[in-house]
Amino acid sequence: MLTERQLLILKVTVDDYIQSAQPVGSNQLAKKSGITFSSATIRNEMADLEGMGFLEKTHTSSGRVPSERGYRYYVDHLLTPRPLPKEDIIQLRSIFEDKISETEEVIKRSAMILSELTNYTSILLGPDVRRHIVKKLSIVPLTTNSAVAIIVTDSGHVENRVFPIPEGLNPSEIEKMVNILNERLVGVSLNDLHTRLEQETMMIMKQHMERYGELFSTFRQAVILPREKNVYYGGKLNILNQPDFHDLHKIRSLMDVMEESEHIPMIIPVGNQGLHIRIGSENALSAMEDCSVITVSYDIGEEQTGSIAIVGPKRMDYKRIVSLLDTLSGDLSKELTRIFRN
Amino acid sequence: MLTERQLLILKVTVDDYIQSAQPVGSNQLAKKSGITFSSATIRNEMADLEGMGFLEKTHTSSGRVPSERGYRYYVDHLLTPRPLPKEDIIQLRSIFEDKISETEEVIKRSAMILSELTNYTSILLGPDVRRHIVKKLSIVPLTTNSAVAIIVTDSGHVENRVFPIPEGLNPSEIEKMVNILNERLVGVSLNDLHTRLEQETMMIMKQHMERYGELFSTFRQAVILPREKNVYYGGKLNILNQPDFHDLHKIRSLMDVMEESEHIPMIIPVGNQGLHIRIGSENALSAMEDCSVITVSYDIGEEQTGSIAIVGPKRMDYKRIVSLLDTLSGDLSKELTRIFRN
DNA sequence: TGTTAGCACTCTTGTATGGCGAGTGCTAAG
DNA sequence: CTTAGCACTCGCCATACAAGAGTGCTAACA
Repeated sequence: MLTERQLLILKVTVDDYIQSAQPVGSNQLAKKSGITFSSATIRNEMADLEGMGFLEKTHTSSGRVPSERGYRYYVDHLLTPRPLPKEDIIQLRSIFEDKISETEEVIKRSAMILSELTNYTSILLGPDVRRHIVKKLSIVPLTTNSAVAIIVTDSGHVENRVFPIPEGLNPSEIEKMVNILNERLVGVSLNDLHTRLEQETMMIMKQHMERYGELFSTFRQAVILPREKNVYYGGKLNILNQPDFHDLHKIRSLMDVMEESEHIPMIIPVGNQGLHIRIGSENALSAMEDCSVITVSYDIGEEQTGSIAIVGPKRMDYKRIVSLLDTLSGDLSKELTRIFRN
Repeated sequence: MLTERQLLILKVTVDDYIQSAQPVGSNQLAKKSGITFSSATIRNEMADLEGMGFLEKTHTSSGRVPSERGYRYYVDHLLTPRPLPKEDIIQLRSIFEDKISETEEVIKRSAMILSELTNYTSILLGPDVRRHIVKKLSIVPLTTNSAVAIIVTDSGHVENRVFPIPEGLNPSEIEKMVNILNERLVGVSLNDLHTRLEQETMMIMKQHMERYGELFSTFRQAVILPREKNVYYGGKLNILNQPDFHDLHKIRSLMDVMEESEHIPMIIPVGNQGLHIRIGSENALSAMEDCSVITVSYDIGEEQTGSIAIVGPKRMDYKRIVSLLDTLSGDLSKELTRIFRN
């Protein structure tokens, strides 16, 4: 459908625009290496490409800018991922250099390095905490009527929350309760914990141990939801560096959307394996219609997965980001699986 | 030094500018209620006020704008704190309405509500975690060579970190160690924990229990620093709402500075009791030379303190913010002391 | 028939110009 | 001491104009 020459022109146009953020004109393009024909020819071809919807003009006599369709075609057919430059690899590897033994810490660092490397915003999703398995439960009394509930999972994740305890439960009773809790709930996933606690409470109540039932019940209230959302950001402010974003209003709504954890599933569709690129209005959120988002998944062991996302302007350096994410996804999978298995 | 009329004019000028963000002219001012003299008189007085450095002009024939000195005089002498409107009080009280029993949670909420109420950015400092007292230590083994260290403090704060454990320590040995740790370290402040651990390690080593010494030592490594910085933000993006900030560059460096936890002590001088207002270049950080910062301290019990700060433009609604912070500081002190004492 | 040089045309950008309005400072009268 | 009046100063805005970059079209060329 597109001739060789049109492909070349489209590719060079997109590349140039990604690099310069300026509409690219025919004369400018003609000077590029690899172009053996004149600016007039380019003008003709560009007119065709515009007719087909791959390019756009900002006004009648301006240079051309890729349309969303143009970007889409570019990433689908013209993207030739080149190997990462050495510096980038070194930087990426630096994430793992001081053998951190905590999943969360590694992910945090990845978010940071990634945003530094790209100058875009990175969003990383850790593995789904709700699937982690309870390793140990404990209750530490603080005063006569409050205690802190602690849940340690197999991944080393610790959930904790302060909760009120029924009047007059003495320490030895609490200890007994903790033993019962551990006996019955170790091995259960955080996801199932709530319903299992409910069942256990019923059981306890049936055995006429009302005081304990109350403890169970408040304990249950306390552990309903994991507190932290398991989302890590890097370079939240990098949007401000992009010349593409100058409208304070748009910037604000974009930043708003990204911080709001409810929106995260709209930005990073969960369960999406592999690498995905969403350009402009392909994004679910209208606040992101001027952005492109590249996401990739990574694995922890056989079961768990996480996601990495880069949010930048449509005029994003797709080639570079794709290579970076490919590499990081692999490295992260390897490292986190190692930590997970130990 | 200043006549009654000059005081009045200064006050009304600042009030008007705070409200409108527009330079205020003599005619405009003459129309205000409370002004019984003509615009010409106002012009004369304003010229004097400008001469004394309380007002400034943006250009030769513009209205006047308060200078930093003008703001300073305004907050020092002309601020008549009025009682908070009912809606504000209701909103503030909503922070405490569902009896949260965790200090951190209350502070987080305060930061949020405060930023919503003011449309500025709020920064809250929690009590110094390092002064909290160890209530319980535990070590939960995850695999054969890693475990998670957990420290619960008297405030219900939980620190946790995964750390490697020496080869071949079996669970019963670890349990024994945890008992020793608890025997010797409960009651110590987090601040002293590190040095105390060092001493204990020496002790253990002297008794030729090398394997345990190694455990102690890695445990010590793990607990050197409290992980979280105990700083909570509300409305980080509210800066973008202020008409005073339009320069993306300045916005960026301001946001950068606020996020960087090293800079926090420069924004909120620690140990400052009571309410303080820092206007423009009175701030230690040059990135904040266009901002005013109002800080106030609050108490938790007799010993511990925290701080609240509001960062906004110099053209800040000082009257309102001062009242809000006064009230919140009191409420927060009461509530957190209650939680602390239980 | 595909390619290219040439040219008229369009549109943005930057600069100069003038009128309008808001505000000031000064003067002179009350 | 206060104030009305007035000339003056700027910023703001619209208009105008030239320069520059880029396009589309046409006609010539290989």
